[in-house]
Amino acid sequence: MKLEEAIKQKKFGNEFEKAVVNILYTASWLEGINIRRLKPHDISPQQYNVLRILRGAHPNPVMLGEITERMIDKNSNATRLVEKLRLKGFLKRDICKTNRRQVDITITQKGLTLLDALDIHIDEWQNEHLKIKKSEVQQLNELLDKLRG
Amino acid sequence: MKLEEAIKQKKFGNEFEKAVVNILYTASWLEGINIRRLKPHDISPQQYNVLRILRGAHPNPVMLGEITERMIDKNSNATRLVEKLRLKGFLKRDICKTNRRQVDITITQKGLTLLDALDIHIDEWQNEHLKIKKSEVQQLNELLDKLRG
DNA sequence: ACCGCACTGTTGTAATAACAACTATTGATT
DNA sequence: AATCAATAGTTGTTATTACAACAGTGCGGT
Repeated sequence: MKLEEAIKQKKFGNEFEKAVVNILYTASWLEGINIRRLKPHDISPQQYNVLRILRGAHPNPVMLGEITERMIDKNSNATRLVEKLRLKGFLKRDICKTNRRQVDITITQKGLTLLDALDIHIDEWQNEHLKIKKSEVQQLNELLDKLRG
Repeated sequence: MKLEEAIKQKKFGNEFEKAVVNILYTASWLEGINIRRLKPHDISPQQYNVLRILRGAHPNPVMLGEITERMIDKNSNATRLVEKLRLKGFLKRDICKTNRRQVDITITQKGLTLLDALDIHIDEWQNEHLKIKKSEVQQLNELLDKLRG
């Protein structure tokens, strides 16, 4: 759907302004879809993000600060996200033995199982919601990378 | 900057998955820039969004429900955003005479002045942050519109 | 060893988002 | 005119964000 219809705005100052709104609107739209997908599993998109970072490093741990750096939304408070995931048993927390400032986080089997369950439906999820061809999505990625400079 | 560097992730399941992350990451990045731009004027991006909707309709009022429909982030609570902006004098609120359920919102001169002040720097703001050519940004808008179906 | 400074996380807080329940008004139906 | 459903907005609650202040640890220089 054209952005103009989605937010009922007839015109924009210029294409750059429209792009800013378009990215923010599309992100909000994706976020909504994502929340509904994750809600049955009782985790938020940010918690999901943390778990995926941990899976990427598994079986090695990831220190807290690195989680923050790798997160999509850098403003999230990793300490609190990790604590919530720990209470649910999806990860474990260990003080690093060689540097006691550092906290090493490792995903548990339960966390891996959750991610696997979510992965199963990812293809159909993409097909259902992302109405775009593979060649186009590649181009989209290039343009977004470029836009950020 | 390539997304892979930005979030230190080597590879993605496929280009669609990368696009989702790319859009969310770029939006979060833009949101951060926007917050810093608006902070000196003591308004949030959502409040800014409301004011721009009102300016688009000016001198006509916009009813509260229509503000919600037109907002980039539909989850924002228009009642509370409007109340905050009203306290700062950027808009006025009137109960509609012909339908007393309805609340008509109109931007004030003070609100218009604020938006004008923000508009002055918009071109240099775009040039500083959006590292992309006009033809490319047009393409980006088309791809985003298409992606949402 | 001691000092200062950078590093790594934690905690406090005010504002905001997410979601649902609620009130008030209107219009339609009988 | 009484009732019921639909509309328009408000309010309550819990969780999360945004931001800053804080505390503990390690490291380099003296």
